[in-house]
Amino acid sequence: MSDQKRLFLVDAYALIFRGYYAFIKNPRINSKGVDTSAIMGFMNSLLDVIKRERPDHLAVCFDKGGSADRVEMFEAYKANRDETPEAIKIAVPYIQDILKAMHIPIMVKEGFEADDVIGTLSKQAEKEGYKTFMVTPDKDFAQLVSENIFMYRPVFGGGYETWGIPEVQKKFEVKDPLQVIDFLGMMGDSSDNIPGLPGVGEKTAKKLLAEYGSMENLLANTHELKGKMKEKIEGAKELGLLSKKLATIMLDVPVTFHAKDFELDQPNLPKVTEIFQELEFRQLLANFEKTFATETSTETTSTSNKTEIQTTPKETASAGAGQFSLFGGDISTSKETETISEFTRKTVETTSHFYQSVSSGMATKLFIKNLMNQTSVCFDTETTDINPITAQLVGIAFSWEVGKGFYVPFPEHKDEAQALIEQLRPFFENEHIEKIGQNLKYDIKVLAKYNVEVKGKLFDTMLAHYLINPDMRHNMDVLAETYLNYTPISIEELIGKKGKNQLSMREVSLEKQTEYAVEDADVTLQLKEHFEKELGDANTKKLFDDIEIPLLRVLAAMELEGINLDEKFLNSLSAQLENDIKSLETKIYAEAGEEFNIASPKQLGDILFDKLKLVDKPKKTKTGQYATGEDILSYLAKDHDIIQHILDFRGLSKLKSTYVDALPTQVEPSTSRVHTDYMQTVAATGRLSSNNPNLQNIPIRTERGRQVRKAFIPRSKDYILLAADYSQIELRIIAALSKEETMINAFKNGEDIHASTASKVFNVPIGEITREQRSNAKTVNFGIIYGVSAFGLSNQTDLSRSESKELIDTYYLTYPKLRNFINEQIDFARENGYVQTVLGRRRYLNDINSRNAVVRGAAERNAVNAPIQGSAADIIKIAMIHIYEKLQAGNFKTKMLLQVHDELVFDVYKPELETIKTLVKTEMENAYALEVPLDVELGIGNDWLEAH
DNA sequence: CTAACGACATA
DNA sequence: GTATGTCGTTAGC
Repeated sequence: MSDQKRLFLVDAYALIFRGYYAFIKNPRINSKGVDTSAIMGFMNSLLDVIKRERPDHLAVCFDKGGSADRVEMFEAYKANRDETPEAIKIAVPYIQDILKAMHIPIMVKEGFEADDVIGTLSKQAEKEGYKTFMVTPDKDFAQLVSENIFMYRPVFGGGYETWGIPEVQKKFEVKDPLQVIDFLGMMGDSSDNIPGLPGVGEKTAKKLLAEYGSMENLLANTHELKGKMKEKIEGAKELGLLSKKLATIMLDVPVTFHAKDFELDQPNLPKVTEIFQELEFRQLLANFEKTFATETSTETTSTSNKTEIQTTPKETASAGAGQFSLFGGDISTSKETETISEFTRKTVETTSHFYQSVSSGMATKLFIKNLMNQTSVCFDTETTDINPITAQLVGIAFSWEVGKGFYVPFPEHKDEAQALIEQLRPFFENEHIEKIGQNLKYDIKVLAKYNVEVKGKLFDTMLAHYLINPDMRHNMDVLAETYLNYTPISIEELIGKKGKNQLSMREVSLEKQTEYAVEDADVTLQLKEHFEKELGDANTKKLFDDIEIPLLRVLAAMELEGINLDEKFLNSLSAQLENDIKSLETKIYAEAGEEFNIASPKQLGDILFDKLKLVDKPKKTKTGQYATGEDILSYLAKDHDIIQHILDFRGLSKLKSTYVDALPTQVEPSTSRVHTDYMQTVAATGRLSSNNPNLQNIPIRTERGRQVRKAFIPRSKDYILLAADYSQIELRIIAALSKEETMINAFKNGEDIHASTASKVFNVPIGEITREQRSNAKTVNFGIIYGVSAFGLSNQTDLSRSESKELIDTYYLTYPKLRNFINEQIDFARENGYVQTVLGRRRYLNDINSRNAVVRGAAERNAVNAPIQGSAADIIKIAMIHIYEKLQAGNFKTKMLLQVHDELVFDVYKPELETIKTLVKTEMENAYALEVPLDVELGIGNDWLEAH
């Protein structure tokens, strides 16, 4: 490596955005509800760079006020960028504070972009003999690369690549990095809204550049081009020059490179610590300390330094005969043994614990005796499989005191395992011992397969956290890290990455099983203590005890029950679909004049819009492809036969692959039924979700799709399916919550609500409403639930924007209290930071006070929708619990099988039919008393379609 | 092999 | 305009 001094210039926004989107699927929300994804992402990158490269000099560059010059040149410049997400806006001041505390210079110049600042500084530094590395993923910077200026690009999945002259030459197929400007000018850049030359994409730009060398030369020689391209480019010479200017990074920003100021210094650690603690960046802080400690100090305790840490007695032991006293007596565990920095996350290695396996017959007896004396115990099953129906028990861990626990391994032999579980049965079936667990539904299902029922009070930490913070994830590792500052042993550490060589839990040594399993039980127990209090603070203890916990057993039962599927019928349906798809395929190929993959939106877009040119100015997706969504294509359907064929093709393919062909593969061989998995903790509004397979989105709208429902059948000839639907439950809820008498009365009188709305809004007698009027009224009614806008409404109907606005205005005149209700919800959210359902289920809305109108608007729609959707979810959950209890108490053969948000499906034993119909209707309609009656429609049939 | 994306199924 | 889950294709590891 050269001894030349090295300067790193960081493109702040590029890394902030990148960090933000890296967490987009799973945003980092801290306990105060702040989305810290962007800050976290940026700091990770920055530390990473420092750790890897140990720069001598470093600065971070920000944009300020956008580029005045570029906007002057081209008013659309960067105009159609999406609004900056709230998490990024709040990130910037935090990041700047951290940088200040780290003594890292922040470079900003009003009216200039970071690109320009970085460009100017790198050129200055180059003159002073520095090697400069521009830390950014943005390709535009390639134009600045020289012998002493490099791009330092984060690459996906970790790591960095350095682009010098050779890399740029290869990537862009240019001789000189400066030609990157011409390249970008020609092909344009949709994210920066650089228009580029029409009809020129990446491929053509490279070709033209190879031939002409520059934009100017190309434009001077357009006579050599031919065909359409010639016309297009000749007509866009000015646009070409403008595009090149827009793509050029400025090198004359009034900033100066002072080497001394840019030297990388030791940070102000207390200050950084303070900010990180506020943000709850525990791991990052540890990482930070390590990054800056290793070069100056050897005193810092490192987690890898095990000899130092293991001053703690490690007491994973095995209980043979002679150690019985351990079970009853007190084990003194020293609390003062944590030698590590308070900011490093604790692990099983660094925390005093007493985890013991219980194998011998005598030990087991004594252990159980002690177990039965407890009033509250956390347990966790370890199995061979994530599918509880096929899973075999490998062991069960128990813990009732923090830091302590026992592990009972299970023999592989079926009868022996059953014999062991029989010994434990009195514990599980004891009504007076509280059972604590993380995702108890799983454990309950596993134990049910051994014929063991889990009775008594339950506390599920996953459910608890779902109520405390529904927008976060709820897996145990995350919870332990967030609330206990503790990193549990990862399952991957134990059994390896999934795929090829993954072990089964049974292949893991008993010591490791014990450590892992008991740790889980121990951690879960500690989480419970944490969450119990928080449930009280959020006023959701009742929701937890009366709804979610009882529902857990109901769902477990429904999932274990499964539903019968007519596979033969689906197979014949599949053959028919295959036929129809084939013939559509033939037609489409003929109409397109070539064969291509119709299922590829990319290829399809090229055929439709490049080859057939069905539209003058096709819409593009955010990734630059032609948009070929249903909404776009259906506009074109009446003009071109191929479009309808494509839509039909797509519809049938989806049907076949997702339902007709997939469902039979999901039939569980041991039961010959399909068992969906209801997720109780994913939907932020309180709804359930269903997967493997998803039985909540079985088609119903189209004739063809509806056929799939014929495949869901009763368990036998003695049974019949009953479908019970809440009619218009969400509208009834909004009517009741808003106390809008006009709407309440319409429901009380049993009117068709959409017709009734149409009659009032359009001022026509109810008998004279046109189909269209009713349909528009229906759209507005639904729109209200989602938080209407005139824009959205006109997209959904044939109405123009102004007609839509008028309709919405009249609607609010008809139902004035609805508007009040909406405003009240938004006001409540602004004041309290959350909205809630009839049962007090909360949804936190961090963006409700955002200065950004788009972001705030989204939060406002959530503020309206969440209480409605969530209250409906609350109500059907109550009904499910009541119905389940009655079915149990009455010893009915009838089983509840499915829940589809406002519908319940039952497998009814025919002799019980009349009783069940009354029971179900009564329980559903009276689950929760509103000022509006709830109405349930019943349908019966020999398949799910017929039952509707 | 995995992840992102576009498309599309439901309430 | 709300809330989800799954499929095939494609790009990148």
